[in-house]
Amino acid sequence: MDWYDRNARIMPWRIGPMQKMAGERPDPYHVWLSEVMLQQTTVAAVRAYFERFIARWPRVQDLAAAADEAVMAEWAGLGYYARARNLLKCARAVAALGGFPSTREGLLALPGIGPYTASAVASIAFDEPATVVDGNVERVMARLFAVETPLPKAKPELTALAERLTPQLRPGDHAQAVMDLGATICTPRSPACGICPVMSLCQARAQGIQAELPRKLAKAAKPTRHGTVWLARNGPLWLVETRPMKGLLGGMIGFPGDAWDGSAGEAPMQADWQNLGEVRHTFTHFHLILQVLSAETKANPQRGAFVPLDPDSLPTLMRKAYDLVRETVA
DNA sequence: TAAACGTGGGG
DNA sequence: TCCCCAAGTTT
Repeated sequence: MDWYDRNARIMPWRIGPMQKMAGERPDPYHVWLSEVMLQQTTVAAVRAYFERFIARWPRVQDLAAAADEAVMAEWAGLGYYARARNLLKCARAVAALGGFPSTREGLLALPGIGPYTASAVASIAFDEPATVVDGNVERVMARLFAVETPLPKAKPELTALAERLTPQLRPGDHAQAVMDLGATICTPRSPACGICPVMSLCQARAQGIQAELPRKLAKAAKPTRHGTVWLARNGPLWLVETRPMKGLLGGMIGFPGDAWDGSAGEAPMQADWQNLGEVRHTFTHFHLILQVLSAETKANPQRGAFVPLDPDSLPTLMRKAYDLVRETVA
């Protein structure tokens, strides 16, 4: 805690130790929004998104009243789009409740809030001594106590260790302290043990195995899939469709495509399709090589609709295809 | 329990 | 170029 009081990272959604001393309290809406954005996502990537969301929807009630398409478009590029769909569901539930539940248990019942986020919001925004376990905490616990069991099997053991360290006083700051430590000193590769405030307590360090922990099971290799997208333009309008609410890029705008499984797909209309080449993209569990076909046409499409398109509202894969067409056809 | 689910930066 | 991995949740 002493280290955190002097070294806490400054972030737009955080009330730092000095600010808290001056009486400022974290806004549960800010804490929740940032925590959802930070799920499997770097602080650097989240910053700008957080600022835009707060500027556009200053209170959870504003977000609850937003149009689905507006929220999905604002989330575009951040990834894991189920988070944005659940974000809206959650905001609307919270607005209906008249505010955020103030307990971990109450938060856990909301869409998109799992064990980590429930503990984070409960401890940071409401001072509940709930134990926060994210990737940082897992790594710090594994090293501090030299846990050699590989993840994910070690998760319960690491959680129990983190619970033992969770204080009744300032539990939210303690959680953020461990996460900051993990993010800046106890890093996955080449940890900076020389400047670590708990170096003398670290069992992995004592054994010289800190860089090997936490151990992890080997991951399956990613297969490569192939597919096609059709980018049809009618003057300033582009042919797009909203993807199904479930599955990959669910709820996001996209260009019509095939199944991305190598099977022969059908173009959305007859047109003078030109093959502009390919776009490569890697998702969580597969590589994708997408052939990009483009045409200028006034024909009536069998799928989607011609609309004015803001390229910033596209998920990154679709944005790559769009950029290829703009570069080539320009 | 395991698989699905994005993206960008760093080594 | 390729793999790791980042404040995980849902099904």
